[in-house]
Amino acid sequence: MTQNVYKQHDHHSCVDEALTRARRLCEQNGQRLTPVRQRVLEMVWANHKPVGAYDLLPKLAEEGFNSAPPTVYRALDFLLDLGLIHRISSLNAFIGCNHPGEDHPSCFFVCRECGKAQELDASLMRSLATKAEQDLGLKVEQQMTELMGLCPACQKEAS
Amino acid sequence: MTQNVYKQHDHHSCVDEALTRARRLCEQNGQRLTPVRQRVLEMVWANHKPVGAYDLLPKLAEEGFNSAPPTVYRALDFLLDLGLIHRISSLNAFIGCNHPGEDHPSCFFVCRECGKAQELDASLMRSLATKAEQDLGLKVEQQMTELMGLCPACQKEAS
DNA sequence: ACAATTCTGTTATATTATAACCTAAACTTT
DNA sequence: AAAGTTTAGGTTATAATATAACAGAATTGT
Repeated sequence: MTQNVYKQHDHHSCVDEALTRARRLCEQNGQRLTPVRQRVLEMVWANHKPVGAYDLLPKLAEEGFNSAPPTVYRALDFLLDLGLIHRISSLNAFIGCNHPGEDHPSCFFVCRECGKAQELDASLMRSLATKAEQDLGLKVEQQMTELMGLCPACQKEAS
Repeated sequence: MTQNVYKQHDHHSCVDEALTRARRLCEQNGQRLTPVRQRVLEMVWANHKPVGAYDLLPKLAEEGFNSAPPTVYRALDFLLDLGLIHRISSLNAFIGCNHPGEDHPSCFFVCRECGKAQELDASLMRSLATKAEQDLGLKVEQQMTELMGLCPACQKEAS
């Protein structure tokens, strides 16, 4: 079951599991999880907030990695291709995927206060795609949904 | 009823209606549909393809308008605020809205071949938001969905 | 007519992303 | 292990998208 990022959880194991999944997925696909790629993935998973490409550059630099834009974009593109991360278009930012490997629509809620993003169940998205295909004869290949608003904690603070 | 942009239609009346709705909406809200704003809206409606801000600049220049980025972004922001256009985040582009005034999620299909975008019925989006609010206690304030794929005509050409 | 507000002009710059070309590392075949 | 092939990374430059900040003009309200 997809966890709730707005509740307390063992975040260390969160990241661990993401890395384990990543390693397995790379192996299955004959891809290499190189040091830059792995560190970028870990950084994306640092908290549950979508992270911008240019936020990663200085962090990579600190660790002695090369830090020009192409480095980070290549790593991000690699992770996107494998489905290990999603891109949040409305924020120009990237977030870890909870169930890579399974082909699925990108569907997130982002809290406008704390910035944390929760991946949502995408079954309604699939229905939407099916409906569009049936009603209008479209062929849907990709889809993304982004919701914005307040998470439970930030609603309380606002009141 | 929302029309189907992938079928032949009287596009002139398409634009006309959009302008009429815009004028009415501005009046209702005490806003001014100035020349730049109106031309930008017309240009966004020129065809059913999402248009980038920087595509508009030279067109405005041709017509003697000032053409620096802030000019077009201001007009676009104005139109967005009134709900007369939507932003397609995954394309950094803008498209006319079929039913401005009614507050509704942005929900589009974009054909990757011909580039035309069709606004879709957003009721399933609303269900998704409601579900997220009920299940996770979120407060959804905005939402957008973008589907990509092939429209009926472009599917035929591909075969 | 005056003040207040809204809109536009202008310059500069921030932010996000990619092109192009070259070097290095890793796999592959013998 | 050597040679060839593929894949990944380094580097420089630049493209594409978006906003800040401030001044001046037009419009609105009184």
